[in-house]
Amino acid sequence: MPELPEVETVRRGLAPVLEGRRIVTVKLKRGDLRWPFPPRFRERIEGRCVLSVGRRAKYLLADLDSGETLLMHLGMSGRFTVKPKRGRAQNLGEFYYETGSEADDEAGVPDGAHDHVTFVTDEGTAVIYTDPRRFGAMDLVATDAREDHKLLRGMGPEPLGNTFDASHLATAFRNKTAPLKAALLDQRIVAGLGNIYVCEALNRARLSPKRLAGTLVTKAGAPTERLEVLARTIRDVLTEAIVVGGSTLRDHQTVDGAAGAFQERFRVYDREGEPCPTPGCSGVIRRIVQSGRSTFYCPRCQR
DNA sequence: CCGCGGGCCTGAGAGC
DNA sequence: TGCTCTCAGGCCCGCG
Repeated sequence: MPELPEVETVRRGLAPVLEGRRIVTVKLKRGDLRWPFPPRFRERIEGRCVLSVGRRAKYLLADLDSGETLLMHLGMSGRFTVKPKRGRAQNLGEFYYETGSEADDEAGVPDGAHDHVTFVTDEGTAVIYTDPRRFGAMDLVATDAREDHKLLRGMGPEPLGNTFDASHLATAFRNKTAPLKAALLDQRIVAGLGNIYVCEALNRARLSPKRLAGTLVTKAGAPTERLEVLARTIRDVLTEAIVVGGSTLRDHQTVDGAAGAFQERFRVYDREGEPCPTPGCSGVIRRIVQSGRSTFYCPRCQR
């Protein structure tokens, strides 16, 4: 699920229920996700107000009035569910809504096997973090030093921010021998892209995932025309995905109209064997493996 | 410094 | 139906 557009969708769902609210209770069902929770995790959050819910790349950053920031990462399978004191649950991972059971309402909180963390606000709203694979993470860091956190340090620019453009990519790609697929997945070059959106951006820009990154830079170190197209395409794909609420994959349960819809616009991702959607192209989408991960692309129009 | 592969976990789906 | 095998959106780390 969670690449930049999905995390941004989650952020937009969490902000209205957390910003300005006090977290009165933190419940932990275990001592770790990917890593152990930091010392006194619960005590450092309970009683604090949330000033804002932000995002850096695929990380959610909730600034607290204690001067600390709660950093949260969804890993591969993490999602949040917002459950008002009474009534309906609103899932912010797959972004679907479902009615809570009577028992849930009684307890105030559902009790799924993989519900690892629950935050309860002063309004009685429960914000539940669920993560079967537990590749997600949470940590606390001083707000004024949060950019220096081990997980954020050295990260490249936000692809939708104003420091990301073809010139930035040219600097990062110059003399680089890694294939474009690997270079764009490298969070130090640009932050927030994952397997899906790299595949999609490369198809739209008609660039082969196997092409070496350095070939899009002139000898003088300037971006080529094709690199300009790539930079614009990355922004366009992400923007379009955010507008429709990101992508919902393998959506298991009850989904209604609020589920993310970008997966319907995939041009290549998980479409091996299907015709390439590029106008006038008669190619067929192929799946290859690059550095251990699936890449989907059209060998005919992506060069 | 760079690129690659292993590992962390559980669940879904395919194939037999 | 039920077992086994493969694969999955991320990212850290150690190796060569």
